[in-house]
Amino acid sequence: MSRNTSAGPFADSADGTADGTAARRTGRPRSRAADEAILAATRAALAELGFSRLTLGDVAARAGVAKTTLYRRWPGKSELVVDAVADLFDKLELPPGGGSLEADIEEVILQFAALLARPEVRTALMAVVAEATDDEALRARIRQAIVDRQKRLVLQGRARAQERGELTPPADPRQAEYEADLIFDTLAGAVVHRALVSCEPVDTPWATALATLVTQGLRPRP
Amino acid sequence: MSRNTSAGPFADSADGTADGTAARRTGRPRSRAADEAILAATRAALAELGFSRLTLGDVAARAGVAKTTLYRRWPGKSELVVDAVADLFDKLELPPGGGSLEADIEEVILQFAALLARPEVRTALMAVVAEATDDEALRARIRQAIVDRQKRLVLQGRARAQERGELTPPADPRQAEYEADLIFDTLAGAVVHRALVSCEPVDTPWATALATLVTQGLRPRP
Amino acid sequence: MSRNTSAGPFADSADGTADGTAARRTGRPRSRAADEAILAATRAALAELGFSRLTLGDVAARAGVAKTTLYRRWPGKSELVVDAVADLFDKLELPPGGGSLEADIEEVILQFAALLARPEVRTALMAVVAEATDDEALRARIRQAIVDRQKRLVLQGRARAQERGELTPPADPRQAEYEADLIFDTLAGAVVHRALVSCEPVDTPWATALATLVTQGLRPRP
Amino acid sequence: MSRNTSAGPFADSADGTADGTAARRTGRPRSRAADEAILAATRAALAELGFSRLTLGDVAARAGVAKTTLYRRWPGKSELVVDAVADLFDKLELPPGGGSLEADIEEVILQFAALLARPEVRTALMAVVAEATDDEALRARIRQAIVDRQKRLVLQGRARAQERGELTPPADPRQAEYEADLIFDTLAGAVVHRALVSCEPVDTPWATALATLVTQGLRPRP
DNA sequence: CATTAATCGAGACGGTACGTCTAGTCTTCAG
DNA sequence: CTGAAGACTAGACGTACCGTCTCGATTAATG
Repeated sequence: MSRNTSAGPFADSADGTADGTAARRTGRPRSRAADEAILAATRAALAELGFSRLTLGDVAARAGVAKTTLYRRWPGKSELVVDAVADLFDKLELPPGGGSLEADIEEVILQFAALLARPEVRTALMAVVAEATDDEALRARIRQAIVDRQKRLVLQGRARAQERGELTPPADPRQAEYEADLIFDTLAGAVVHRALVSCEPVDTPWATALATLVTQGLRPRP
Repeated sequence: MSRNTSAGPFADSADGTADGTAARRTGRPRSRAADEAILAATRAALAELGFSRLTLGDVAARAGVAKTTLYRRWPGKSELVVDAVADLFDKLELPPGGGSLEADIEEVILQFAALLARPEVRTALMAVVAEATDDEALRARIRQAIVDRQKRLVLQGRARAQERGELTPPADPRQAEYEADLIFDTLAGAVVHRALVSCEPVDTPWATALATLVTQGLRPRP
Repeated sequence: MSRNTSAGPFADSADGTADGTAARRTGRPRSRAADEAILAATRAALAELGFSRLTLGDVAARAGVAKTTLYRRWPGKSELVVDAVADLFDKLELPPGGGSLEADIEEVILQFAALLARPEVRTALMAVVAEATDDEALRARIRQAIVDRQKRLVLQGRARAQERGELTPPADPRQAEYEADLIFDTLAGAVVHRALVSCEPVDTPWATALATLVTQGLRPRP
Repeated sequence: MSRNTSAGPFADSADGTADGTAARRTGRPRSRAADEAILAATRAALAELGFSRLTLGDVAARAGVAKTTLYRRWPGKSELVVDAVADLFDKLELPPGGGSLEADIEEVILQFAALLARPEVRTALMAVVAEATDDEALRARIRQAIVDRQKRLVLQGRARAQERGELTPPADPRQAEYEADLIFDTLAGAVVHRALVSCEPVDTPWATALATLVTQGLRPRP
């Protein structure tokens, strides 16, 4: 077992060390085109077959690539799938206008729900989390590729709310992070549970209700 | 494809015992001992190997049972695993004494967290939910064996809180169910997300914070 | 590596222990039909592709059998090929009539040459011998399945010649075996070398010449 | 398929040296040192791993050379191996002194046996012959590099024996060649069969016996 | 001396076969 | 009919080599 344990396909091909001189070693460089073809094929196969019926041989065939090329870049199915859905999470954004905290939360919920409505995300998300329960490396990859990109929104929303004066700045920065984590787990967990466990629609009324619940919970009454 | 699609192992063997009228069919009866041995072996294998490395052949060998016996009772790995962890969810209970709504919620959170700390539950829960994303029969089995047993607590808690006068009875019964679903998805989702995605401890301070958040969110300020 | 190291497919299925009671253990018995289908498919593939282009996957497909069935019976390609060509060597026989030693030898040479003219034997024989150079188990299998069946003819021919008075019985039985080995290596080696290395035809004139050479060499002049 | 089908590594680089007319083309010339390193690495790998476990990648690594360099010079494994063992066959010589025909034959047998005792020759010889069964180009290479160098001794021995008066000059030159072929196939075949199939030692007593057999067979009694 | 063109190392590439593993079914005999 | 045992078909697994290719870097003879 001399598995590839790199952080991802782009970690290698970034080929620029810290100093930016980008001293490529020797040999034929890896094909950038192959990376994109593989990730696209993975998303297509996920949507069509679901995570557990997806095979790396099939992905390779769809991408017009040899299996070895795939294994050279990713250690296994879970890591590949994480990277394949990762960039979809880049598109999550707070609403542009100067709304309220509650409106921001509602918007984020709906955006996340829209993502979970995509079949490739739906089938991939729980599966990779399940695989990660006893695989720290995979857990780190998920955190970096998916979780942190969601969490960013919570932090931005908090900052905006403070600017607007809706929330008071926290006394202790550690307390602030603790609270942000709570909000994040609550919002993300609730949406995922509603969508994938309860299998009920995450629509505007439900999003409003959840946003209200959390917003009111945040502001302790006197 | 002549898969066994029964709801569980006892669905078959229960017939003829409860009311005594149903004449038992001919031939050798199924061994009750085998059922428990298989479920126990499944839990052990889950804890040791994790869901994805668990194989039915291995379970059969651990239980001292032939693979045939296993497939006669369960259609596949996911269904077996659901049944194996199901009865652990029976033990969830509201605290006996006459506490507050907030205390009840906190206690439920901690009980659920204790369950998620068991390795067999940790690895099984997300995995079977993931498998169920495109398998309605499995989803139904999960709901009956796991989800409903958790949800029951939310409904009991709501009833208690009304008795105590902490919450007003809902005007519309549909509204009540809608709210209960929201609370359930929020609590369960937050705990799971905290434990399995964020990988942070679900301890008493965090449980208190979440209970507070939800309790305050429930009681709209004037 | 827990490879099957049995002496052959029939060693198992003979399923009669030394006492002849044939106490078959349990479980589904191996299919006899599969054995024959696999060996026939192997011969066909050998003739068509040659030893080095033959793959076990292809043999399994031709035989209408899963790869595992094949690997359950034979440890590898070489052993399978040995068994596949072995029974062709059973058909070697001395000529029936009461000819001379020289005529017997010539006949044997031509029969062996006819065997070597078959493409499956042609491609298999050298290949398995080559593979056997550092594999004692394979060497033993070849000896039992192929070499001993050829050698038998030499011993029979020697016995006949003594009956006819063409050769004198050897004083020392060890000397007799030594001589038989020499004759065998000489005849078999010469035919193989002519056919596969020199690539010249092993026809009647050549067989006569070799038979004469050996017969004269055997009877030292006074 | 633009395979290199040249007769050998020196066939290319030799051009322009023998007669000096052929102007070497421009560009960097091939490294002579690489040739020898590759052949030596091949012999080492053969002795260590055997023909079938030898890989060109491994040979390249042992020789400190890129795979490309190897494929530029040889079309494949078999051709490389033939060349690697070829020069060992150059060392075969008739004994210097004026012995007898029988003594010459015995000496040749023992020299050939000594060669076959080397593990790299042992594993390579049968393997390349097996590969050559349906590859005319490889067969030609083997004939030129190995077979003809052995056959030369038979022709020299025949000539010597005639000079000594042990054998009469053949009436027909075609008959002479035919007889030489027979002797060659018999001697070479017997030694190879003894060493690689029967796996018995080719020692002086056996060599004497074979030499006697052939010598007596050659001189028909009155 | 600069140009030029084939060489060199390194290593990624598309393929193919490997031998193993698991899924789920089927076939035997024993109770 | 159930049970253990184990052979069966089917197909994915991850690895190993194959022979080719694309790089940047050498290295002579030629211009």
